[in-house]
Amino acid sequence: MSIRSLGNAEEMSSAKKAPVRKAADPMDVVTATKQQPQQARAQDTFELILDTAGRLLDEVGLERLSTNLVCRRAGLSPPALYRYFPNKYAILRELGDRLMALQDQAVLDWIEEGGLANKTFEDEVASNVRLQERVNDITRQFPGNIYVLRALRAIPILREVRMASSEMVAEKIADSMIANGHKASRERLIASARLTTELAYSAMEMVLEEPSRDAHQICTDVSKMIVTHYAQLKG
Amino acid sequence: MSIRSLGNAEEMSSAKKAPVRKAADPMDVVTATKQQPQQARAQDTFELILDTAGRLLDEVGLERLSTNLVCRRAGLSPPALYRYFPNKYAILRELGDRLMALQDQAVLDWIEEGGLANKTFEDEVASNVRLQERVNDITRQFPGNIYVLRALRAIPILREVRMASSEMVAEKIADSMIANGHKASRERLIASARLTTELAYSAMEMVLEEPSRDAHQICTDVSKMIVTHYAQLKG
DNA sequence: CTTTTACAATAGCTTTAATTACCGTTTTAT
DNA sequence: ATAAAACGGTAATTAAAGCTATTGTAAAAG
Repeated sequence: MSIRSLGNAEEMSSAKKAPVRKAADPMDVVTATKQQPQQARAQDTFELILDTAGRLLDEVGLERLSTNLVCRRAGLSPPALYRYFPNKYAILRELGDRLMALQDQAVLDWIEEGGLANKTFEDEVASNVRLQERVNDITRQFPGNIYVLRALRAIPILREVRMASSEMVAEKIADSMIANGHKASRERLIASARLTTELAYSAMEMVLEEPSRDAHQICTDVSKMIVTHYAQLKG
Repeated sequence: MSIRSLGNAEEMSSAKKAPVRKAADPMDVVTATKQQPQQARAQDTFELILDTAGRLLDEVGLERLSTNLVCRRAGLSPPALYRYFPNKYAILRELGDRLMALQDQAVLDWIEEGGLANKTFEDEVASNVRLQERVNDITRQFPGNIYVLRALRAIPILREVRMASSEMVAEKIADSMIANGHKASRERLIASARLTTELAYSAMEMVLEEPSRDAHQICTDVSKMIVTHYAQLKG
């Protein structure tokens, strides 16, 4: 389906010429959403595919995951999978959406419960640590977590989804801080929220990928840095 | 060459069975270093391959980079490439080694020049910002930078190299801080250095991947957080 | 100057991933 | 109950990636 003109022998001789396709590639065109499952059996198939893919990610990683592999493991035929997912990026996208939804919900709940309405520095740090450890737990339980997170960074379409969700969360955080009396401008607070949440996610990824590290120590250190940052922003 | 028993029809029916190979894969076995170039022409070939791969990374990304593609673009034949690199991960490893060496050198130079010997909070922040922007510049000029950085996270063997280099740098930072009178334990300082440098690298990756962000603002914010962290460690 | 070693191209083979044409079965709607 | 849609399996095709046996040429060593 994809239009490519790569393998031609002409190109072998002349180096550094034509651009090597930039678009029209599955990786960029996950957009094409296929059919949604409508019957119970189909919903099972759909979930089976996602389950299997998640588990396979932990086994073989992102690069070696393929639609064929998922089919084999799930005991499905290729067309059964292709009915719902046009390629492996579509599967990753669904997994990514679900993981992000869980993470975002944890943050929104935390805000809702007054996560940002704390008096002392210590209270704020403790509250932030609680949030981070909650998000860490959610993520740790998600099959294929570190690979899904990598996909969210590495695959353009997933990046966009992630940026949108991250922007949304940052705005909520900024607004909640304003509601709690923070004096910085909304724009500044949003930028800071984007930065600090990304730093927190990076720290989480460190812990996930290197379980030998002291997760609690890292959470605490990062929380302190974040809380200090907002304190400094005040004046 | 790799031993796999995947495509067999037997496995199609029974899902969730045998592990799907865990080792003996090119991705895990970049170790096998091939021949080093010995003649001038060969050195040129070697560099051409790395150049081409770096440039191609920026065009097609990590997943679509292949030995074949590099050959075509470089005007080389597969055996010419295979003489020096057994697979694409070996190329990435060489690129990763070089980028890390540049980054590490910048940090070591900065330490050498007294980057950690500053009196006031503002001095320390300014010094840290200078370092970060220097590393950012070095990285930005490196072809394929963001993909090489991703490879350093995603490919097991490259991870190891990266961790080793990062540990070494963290120790130097910790020792320099001790020499400058920091009172925390060496272990604690090393752990902090690992955390803060990784956070700084994460921030750099954000800026690289999203040029719309205010790089200087982010650098400054992160530097303040880092410097504050070490100040809090003191007492 | 000749022998050995390093180097690189031709050509081709093997594996695997991606994808679809086709057909039978189940479910839903009329 | 029967037509239409949803489902999912068989089997095969296509294209690309990974890799190498063989062979000729340039360079270095003797």
